[in-house]
Formats: sequence, structure tokens, C-alpha cells
Amino acid sequence: MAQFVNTTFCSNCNHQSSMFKLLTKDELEGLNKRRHEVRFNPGEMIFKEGGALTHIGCITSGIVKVYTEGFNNRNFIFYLLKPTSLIGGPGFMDNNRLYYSVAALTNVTACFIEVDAMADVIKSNNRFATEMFKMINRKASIYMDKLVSLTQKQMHGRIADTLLYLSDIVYESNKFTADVSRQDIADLSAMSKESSIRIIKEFKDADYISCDGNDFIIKDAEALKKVSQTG
Amino acid sequence: MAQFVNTTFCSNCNHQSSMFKLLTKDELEGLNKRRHEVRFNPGEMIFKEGGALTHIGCITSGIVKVYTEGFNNRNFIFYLLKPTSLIGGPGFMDNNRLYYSVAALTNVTACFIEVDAMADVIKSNNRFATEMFKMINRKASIYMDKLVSLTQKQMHGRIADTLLYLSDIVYESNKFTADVSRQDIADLSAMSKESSIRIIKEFKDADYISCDGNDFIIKDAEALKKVSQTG
DNA sequence: TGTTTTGATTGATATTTGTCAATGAAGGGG
DNA sequence: CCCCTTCATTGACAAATATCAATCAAAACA
Repeated sequence: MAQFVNTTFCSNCNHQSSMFKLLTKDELEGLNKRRHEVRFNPGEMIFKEGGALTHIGCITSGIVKVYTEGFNNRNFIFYLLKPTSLIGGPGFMDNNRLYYSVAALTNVTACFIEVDAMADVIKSNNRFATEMFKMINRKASIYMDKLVSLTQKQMHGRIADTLLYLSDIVYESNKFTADVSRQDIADLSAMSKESSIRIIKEFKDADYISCDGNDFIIKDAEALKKVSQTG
Repeated sequence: MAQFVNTTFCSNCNHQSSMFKLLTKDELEGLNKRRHEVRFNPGEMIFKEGGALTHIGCITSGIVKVYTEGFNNRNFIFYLLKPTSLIGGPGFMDNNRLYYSVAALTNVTACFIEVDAMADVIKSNNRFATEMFKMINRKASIYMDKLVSLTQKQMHGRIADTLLYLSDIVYESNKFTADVSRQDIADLSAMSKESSIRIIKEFKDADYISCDGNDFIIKDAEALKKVSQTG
């Protein structure tokens, strides 16, 4: 089960999201009083879609998946998050509802800040608000890109994208041990688990990647990029 | 070709987006000096993706499509906009690039406000900034919904969604003359033109809708909703 | 008015993708 | 150490969907 964690002060937190560097010491102290930290085990749910958005989450260690329960009891994973990403979503400063679920893929610690405290600093600190603005906009642009990729590319291109995403964005290395299952890879790529497995095998046979269980090595990123382009 | 239009003052503009009602007279006057209005014919391009985002657009009459050029020279339409929607996109207040193209479907008039002027009122007026925040967040939630619908539903569900979108959101009537072509309906529903035509015909045969050319009548919205649900 | 162009429609076919079922492999608990 | 569960894998097959080609209708054009 999730556990409470001894906390330090925000001011000298080394997990701090870069956005918080824009805050004054006073503002940080204000947030510090209205937050708490929780530790999660792999598989545990951090946010549940449809629930109340009472706190903004900030991942301080580990990796989580942000997903939604779609149709035909299939899930759709929007993206993975690692430190020090914020989790809020469209309901923040609006109806305070959660539009997606979040679950831990690894051991995770997360800091939870009350939404009102967060809204206060957004109103008081213009640069912080602007950064928040940009963050939401970037998220929107990610959604837009995914919309096009997932609806217009065929499976090979989508799996190539997911592998490049894991290597370039999530693990930042061409060699990584994935914390996602094959089902998760399928849910990231909008296809069935079996299809994702088959295509990963094809990429292995073509020597674009090597893959033993969850240990991946991207051997030919250029080839994957080409597959991604040609759909 | 696009034409310049005689303009009134923002303060007594009856095309005003509800957000602008939050501005003071001074702020509106400030915007008024840094904007212009343009008229477009059907088919004309209003914004071109990749270009510089120098102005925020506000549709004052007509309907536009917001889309992107995807892969295999297929387009993807994110949504249609009508008065009095704002057009900005993820690049606003960030890299000032356009992330999508916008084209007129009908005769369109649009008001263009300099991005810096817009950024100024966002910084000076908290309530306006908060509304802007909500607007972007709502857009993000639309993208999220579309991601799930378009990747998990089959074609019948997606066409049902598009028809309901046209009737409920765009034309706000169960009887409408669509300004979109069959290709546009396909681009909204992430499928080929031929498939969209076939499914529209099936809905016609099933008496869910009637459809003569671009004249649509939604005869059984409940049936369409059911199709939308069952995928 | 003939001609051209564009968009809509239809049918036949090939391709893509999902589903189902069976099997194997790995890890956890008693 | 064995059972049980979960996840990964594979093959066969069915369903969904795109593509291609042909036709048709309406609008534009000269």
C-alpha cells in the first residue's frame, strides 16, 4: 500500500520541478504547508479518472503511466511521466475533475500540492503562470501529434514511434530496461497486445533493435525513424 | 482573394467572444489598436501550419476547419470553429509557431489581434488569463477524447460521432446543410473518403439519418449515440 | 451548348489488424 | 518444491478497412 514519507522542505528539495525555481521563498513556503508526499508500489493507482482533483501531483521518483479506460475494456496510455513532471490535467482551475487515471509503473514517490495553493501561486506569480501556460500548450501539441500519428500511421510506424519515445524521451538512452509491459506498449500505440508483440519481433529480426524480455537496445534508430515516416 | 473589411471598435463589437467581456474598456481599446479584420472566401487558407503565429484569430462569421497535413498526403481535421472562437494554438506565448492550418469552409470574416497585445492582457488581467487557461484545457480534453474515440472505435462509431458533432456542436440543429465535403467528414473521422460515404449510406438505409447531398437530417440521434457507444 | 473538372458513389479486391485459442515461461505463495 | 497466476508468444482465422478503378452527377468554363 501507499505510504506516507518523511518530507523535507520545498525550498531545498532536489526533486523540484524547474518551474518551481521561478517562485519566491515565501511562495515556496506557502506551498510547503499545503502539500504531502506519498510512496507507491508498482501497479498502484495514484489518480483515478472521474475522481476529484484535489491535489496537483509531482513525480519525485519513478515512472508512472497516464491513461484512460476506453471502449471494449481497452486502455489508452497518453504518455509516461518521470521526475519532475506535474500531473494536473484539464480539470485544474475548472471543474476539478480528473480526466485520466495515473498508475505507478515502478516504485514511485510523489508530492501532492493542494489545487488551491497551486492556483494561488499561478495568480500571484506571472512568470510561473506563463510557464504553466506553456506546459499545457506543449501537452496539447503532444496530443495533436499523437492524434495524427495514431490515426494515420500503420502499426509498424506506431511501434517505431513508441520505441523511439521510450528511448529518446523516457529513458534517454538507446539501451534500457522497460518498465512497461507488452500490453502497455500496445496501449501506447493503439493496437492489440498481440500485434505489438509481432511487430517488435519483426524489428528484432530486421536487427533494428535487440530485445530480451524487457531489455531493449535500439540498434538502428535511423531505420526506426524511417519506418515511422513511411507510416 | 481575402479582403480587408471596415471595422468597428472592439468595445461595441457584437461578434465579441465572451472572454473579452472580462476586459476593461481600456484593455479593449488597447486591443483595438492592434488588430485588423479580414474576409475570406470558401476554400481560402487563413493560417498555414509551420508559419509564424503573429496574430490570434477570432472568427466573427462563417465556419473554418482546423487541420493538419498528415502522412500519405491525408489531412486530419482537429475540429471546426464558428463565431466567436479564438484561434491560437500551442505556439502562443511559446515559440510563436503555428501547429496547424486553418481554412475557410464558408465565407468567413475574422479579426486578427497581435499576439503581443493578447499576451499583454493575459498578464494584466487575471480573470482573462484564467479563462484562457480553461479554454486551453478544454481544448486539451477534446484532444484526449478524440484520441480515444478515433483509436478505439470502429468506423461506424466514428462517423456517428462526427454526425452528432455536426448536429449538436457545429450547427446546433438536427437539420443542417453541411459545409464540409465527404472528404472533410472522412478527415474528421480518420478514415478514407470511400468508407465515410459507405457508412453514411448505411445510416441512411437504417433510417438513422436522411441525407440528400449536403442536406442532413438527424432522424434518430439515440440510435447514433448507441452506435457511438458500442464502437 | 459541348467540354472539362470536381466531388460523390459503387463494386471488386488486397491489405491491415484484431480475435481466439493454445502454449510456454517466469515469478509468488504456501 | 509444486501450484497458480500472470505475462509473453505464436499460429490460424475472421473482421475491418483501404485502395483501385470505373461510373455518375453537378458545377464551372469557354
